[in-house]
Amino acid sequence: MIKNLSNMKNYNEIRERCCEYIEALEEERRNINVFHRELPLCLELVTQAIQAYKKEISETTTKNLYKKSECSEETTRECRSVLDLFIPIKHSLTSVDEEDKVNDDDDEHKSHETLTCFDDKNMKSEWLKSVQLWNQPGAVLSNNLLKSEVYNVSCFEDCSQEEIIKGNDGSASRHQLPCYETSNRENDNIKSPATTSGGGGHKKEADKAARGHRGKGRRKQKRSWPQELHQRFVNALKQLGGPNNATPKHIKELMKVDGLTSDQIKSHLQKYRLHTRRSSQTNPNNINSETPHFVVVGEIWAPQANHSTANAATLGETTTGIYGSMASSLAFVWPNRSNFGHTISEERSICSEKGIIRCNSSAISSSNPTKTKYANIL
DNA sequence: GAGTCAATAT
DNA sequence: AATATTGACT
Repeated sequence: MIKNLSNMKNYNEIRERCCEYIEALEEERRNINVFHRELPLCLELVTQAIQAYKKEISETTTKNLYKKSECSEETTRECRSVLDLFIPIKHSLTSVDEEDKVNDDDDEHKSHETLTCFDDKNMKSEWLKSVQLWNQPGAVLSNNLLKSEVYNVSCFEDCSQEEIIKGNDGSASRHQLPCYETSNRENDNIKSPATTSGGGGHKKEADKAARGHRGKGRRKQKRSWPQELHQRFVNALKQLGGPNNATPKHIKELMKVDGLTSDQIKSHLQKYRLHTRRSSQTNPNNINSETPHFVVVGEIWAPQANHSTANAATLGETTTGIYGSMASSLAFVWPNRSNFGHTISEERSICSEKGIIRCNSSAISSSNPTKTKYANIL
């Protein structure tokens, strides 16, 4: 009699707990449902768990009727071994937290550890929340896929796990974007924003293929241009006839710096020119100067008045940033590229107006046909 | 392949 | 905002 009563109490407890679990799981399912495309497997698992609990309740009821408590307890234990994955479920947890739990569980499985430290993992969930969901993994049910689902969602194929964890500080999005941009490696169906812009046709694609993809892999780390390096760059510019005549290739040859690529020089030169123009706009005197006479100093061009102080300018006295150092002094020294577009007579008149003295620099006869033409004209 | 400009990332 | 990288184009 007493035993029966205790069994009855046991059944009720089991039913109550099952009901609680079902309630929590259903709430979880609602949360995951928002990401049903990205997390089909998670959704499936939660659904299965709910069904298992419902089955458990019905079985418990049946067994209660037949007074087979031992079997029921066994079933419950068996059931819980699976459902413990979802329990305890904090009501505050989001579906993303749930992902983390599954993910972490998977990672820790090798060391035979179970899920015990949700609080610690909540930290990680913060950055995952900001992750966009671009991929739609196939809905094939397998443990491996479930594992990959969590990673696919975050689109971190190219990032090591270490980097993902680093994302705790909120820098995850930084890793993510390059990954997205170069995702054509494995996800050709996902176009990067850069490649989709510009309305490229087949020709563009072919050209791109011919040129080869530079964008493969992660974005290069930024190279800094310390004063010394920039000084070399400026010196090379001087020798080559200024920023508008120098070419990245020639600059590279003159700089003789290991590891410095033409692309990097190209970029630096671009910014240098940009600053040159900007400073010349800021100081119209530079460009509209009435008597900007040029002389050949060494094998370079220099303004008659300024050539003696050119070195001082390189030390960085003028505009901000590393580009400012030489820009102001060179802004009007070198024939601007826009001059190249003039007709021959115009160019001649420009030269005469500006008092340009013939330059014998061999550097000015660059491989660029336009510049060669200009040099010939002179 | 090199050079240039613009867009984008850092 | 400044600077570096990459893409698109010539």
